[in-house]
Amino acid sequence: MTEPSGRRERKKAATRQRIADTALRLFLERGYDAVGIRDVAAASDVAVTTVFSHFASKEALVFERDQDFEQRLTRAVAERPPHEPLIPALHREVQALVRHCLAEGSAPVRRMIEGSPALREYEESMSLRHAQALAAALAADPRLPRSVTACRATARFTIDAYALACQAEDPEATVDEIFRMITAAWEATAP
Amino acid sequence: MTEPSGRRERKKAATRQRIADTALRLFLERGYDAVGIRDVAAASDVAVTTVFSHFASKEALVFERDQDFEQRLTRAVAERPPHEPLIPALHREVQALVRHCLAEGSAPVRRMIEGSPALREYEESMSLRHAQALAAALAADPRLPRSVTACRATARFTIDAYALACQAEDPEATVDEIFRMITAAWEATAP
DNA sequence: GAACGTAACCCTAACAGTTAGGTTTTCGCA
DNA sequence: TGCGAAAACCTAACTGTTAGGGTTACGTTC
Repeated sequence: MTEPSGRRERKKAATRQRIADTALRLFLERGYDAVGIRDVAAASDVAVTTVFSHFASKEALVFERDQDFEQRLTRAVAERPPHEPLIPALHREVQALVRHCLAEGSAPVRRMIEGSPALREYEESMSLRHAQALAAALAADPRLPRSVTACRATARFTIDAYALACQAEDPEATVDEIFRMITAAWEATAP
Repeated sequence: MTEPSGRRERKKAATRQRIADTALRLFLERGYDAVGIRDVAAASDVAVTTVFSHFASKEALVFERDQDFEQRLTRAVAERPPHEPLIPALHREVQALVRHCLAEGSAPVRRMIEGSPALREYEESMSLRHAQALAAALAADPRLPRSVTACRATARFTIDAYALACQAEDPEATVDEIFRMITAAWEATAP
């Protein structure tokens, strides 16, 4: 009952990665709707059930790395320097995330997501989870004596800023503009 | 090519309503997941394809009346008295919508929605559409010389207020609190 | 009122995502 | 080598959804 010594975990991770990579390649080559789960499984040389043991749904294959997103946001709050105010820390992190989302090579993926209602819907529901995680991080910070409602609203506003910026013509300016609004909103909740 | 004289439209509307009513009854009786489309069709005495000719998806059966929501919001903006400021008008309408959503008899439906990931996800994607419609209404109002970004952000914040209030312990107070934040955010966008 | 175009509806069959059930393979450790 | 467990497999189904093509009832037009 000691810790597994590695090969098994590495193989599992490798399988997962192979499936995700194959799926993304097929999706970009032929279009998301034109590729079935059975195609992904065959091209990855695994069984269909194996795909679903690694990914909860077809959409999840596309958003393989979304845990990062959540962690980066909550860490930006929890691990910021002791006396740094909340909003600038969030602002900076959202800027970074937007840049990352629109970086070189991400454009085709972005287009694919925008082109599929199923993927857009899935992304939206991820946003909800991210907002809840961020709200929890805000509520847990002893430096922020705010109401639960204020935390939840600020968390959603922050996610909104990210979502709107990713679709805007000038993403960075959009983040800045919305964060001016969030700053005012946050200050209005001061005790 | 004159207007149809009524019977056809009435029959169509009646069929639609019968399907929606039957579906909601079955969902509440047995649970959303335990009722299939084929069950709904059989109990409504129509073919499966007829169900889908009236409703775009299984989830849409539950949110039969969501067009109202969007219209009420956009009208609250477009048809408010000539000199009434935007935010109070929105605030009032959101309060009314929240009350409506939590009125007598809505509790079991609410519970059903909260209990089903598919329904929550669908509701979230409806929110996105509502936010876009509201953003368009804001951008179209000549009394509001604001940037597109400000309109979009305000629209999403407003929808956030509604969504958070519907789940909060004290919904009306939650709306009030978030609208204090939205007021500050909106004023920060003044030219 | 008979004829006609079409909207609403029906049926069957299929497709695609997803899951259950139960088996085989691979690994980690004794 | 043997054993327990995790990972992967296969088959077969279930469920939402759609395509294809036919039937009925309505509204219009002559």
